[in-house]
Amino acid sequence: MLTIQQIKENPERVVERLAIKGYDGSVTIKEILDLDTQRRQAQLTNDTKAAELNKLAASIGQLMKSGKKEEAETVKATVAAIKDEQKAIAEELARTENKIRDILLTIPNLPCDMVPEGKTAADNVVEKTGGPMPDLPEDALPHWDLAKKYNLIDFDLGVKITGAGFPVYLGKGARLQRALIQFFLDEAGKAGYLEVQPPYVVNEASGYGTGQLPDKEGQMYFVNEDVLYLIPTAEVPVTNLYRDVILNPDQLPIKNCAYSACFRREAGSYGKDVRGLNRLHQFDKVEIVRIEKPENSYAALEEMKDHVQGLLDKLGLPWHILRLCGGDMSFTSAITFDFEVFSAAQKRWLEVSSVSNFETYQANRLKCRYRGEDKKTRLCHTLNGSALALPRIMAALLENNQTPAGIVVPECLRKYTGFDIID
RNA sequence: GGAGAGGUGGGUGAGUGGCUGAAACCACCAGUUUGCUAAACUGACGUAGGAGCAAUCCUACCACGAGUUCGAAUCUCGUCCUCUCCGCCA
Repeated sequence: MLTIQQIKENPERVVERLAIKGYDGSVTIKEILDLDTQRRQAQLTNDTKAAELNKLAASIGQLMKSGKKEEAETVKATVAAIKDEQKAIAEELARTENKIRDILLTIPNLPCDMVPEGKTAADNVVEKTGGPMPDLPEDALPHWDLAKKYNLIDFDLGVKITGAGFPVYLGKGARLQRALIQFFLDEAGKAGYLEVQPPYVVNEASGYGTGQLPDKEGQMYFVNEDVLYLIPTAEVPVTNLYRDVILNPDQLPIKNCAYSACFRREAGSYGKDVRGLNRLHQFDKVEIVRIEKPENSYAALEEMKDHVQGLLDKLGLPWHILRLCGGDMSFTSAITFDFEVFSAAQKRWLEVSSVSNFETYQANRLKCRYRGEDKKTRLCHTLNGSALALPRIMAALLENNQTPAGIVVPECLRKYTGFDIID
């Protein structure tokens, strides 16, 4: 969430930036500022009363000790009156604080200056394109047919044991999955990311920390008995590693990568978007997460983009990078770049990675801070990106690499798969 | 799952109603001394909010929440968590 300081510093700019995300903050921001004035006033009154009470209580102690019992009783009587007043003010203070927090939780992050205006995905800007576009024959098969033909994935079995969106990978299909995970982790390791194996379920505090709760509650699977959530991405456990932490400057930057299965309920999805591997309830992903000093976070973002682009180039897939417009960005992001690959038989671009800088928005909720050179604590910037999500990579690989002889495995994966072709 | 013990500052750990925002030790930081390092000595050393130009002062926080009391780290209740033993088990 935004900090009060951010808003106080330049309220006009905040309103202006929020408009890029399609959020009208003109009333809300003013309300926050008014509430903050009220809050400080209440705080001052409350503290003054509390100080008074503390002094009186101490004096009662003294009187009792020196045997002046009656005097002590008189003071007690005055205390009772002040206490009632103080209690009322303290309650008002708490109310105001809660109100401010509740409103802040509804305000999205400010898009940074590089974010283009726009309302929907159609307004996203294609920033860069690369990779070889395959030239497939007219009768090229979509990946769900290829998966069946070569017995790589059994969607029906998944339906039987769990439900739609939970495929079962078999044989070379399973092997290819594992190869991709291994490849992505190794590449992240080479790029200096420390590998982390996090839990796949998290508690409520972690859900709030990265912003899945309270608003996206319905998107996570919930373990009722133990009040735990299945992670929708490794971003959640990994970023929460740094919740309530004050880092020394020499610990930064923090670069972590993690493989995890990801679980998403995807309530409201439908139609051809969910065919085959296009949208699943459980999928695998390698995530990269960085905690940075504010002055370095945009350089870090570029590095992350280069890393993801490098992966796609090594896999030989046709890709492009989208700079998301304000209206299409997530609630918590300051800027997001989506990577899509072209799945040539479906003739569709599929999102395989999303790389974002959250600036201080997540860090403020997480209370992830670092100690500056002046010994003061400051909020870190957090960033994360997929590097990469497997299913759609798998879909594009199967479709784009199909030949009459079989599906050709990209060079970079062969040492992990142990085979060159799926036939 | 059963029984017991316990949660205090970066760490160890003292603290059973007022003199405790918290002893002591360790670590960290600054300085003195010293070929370097080390040792020794000196000092500083939690977080957050508020008032003030500032020096500084005030408030809150001893797992979390509620309560008793003029006054709570300390007493009461609830919740969460950790550890030990037993049982079960990859």
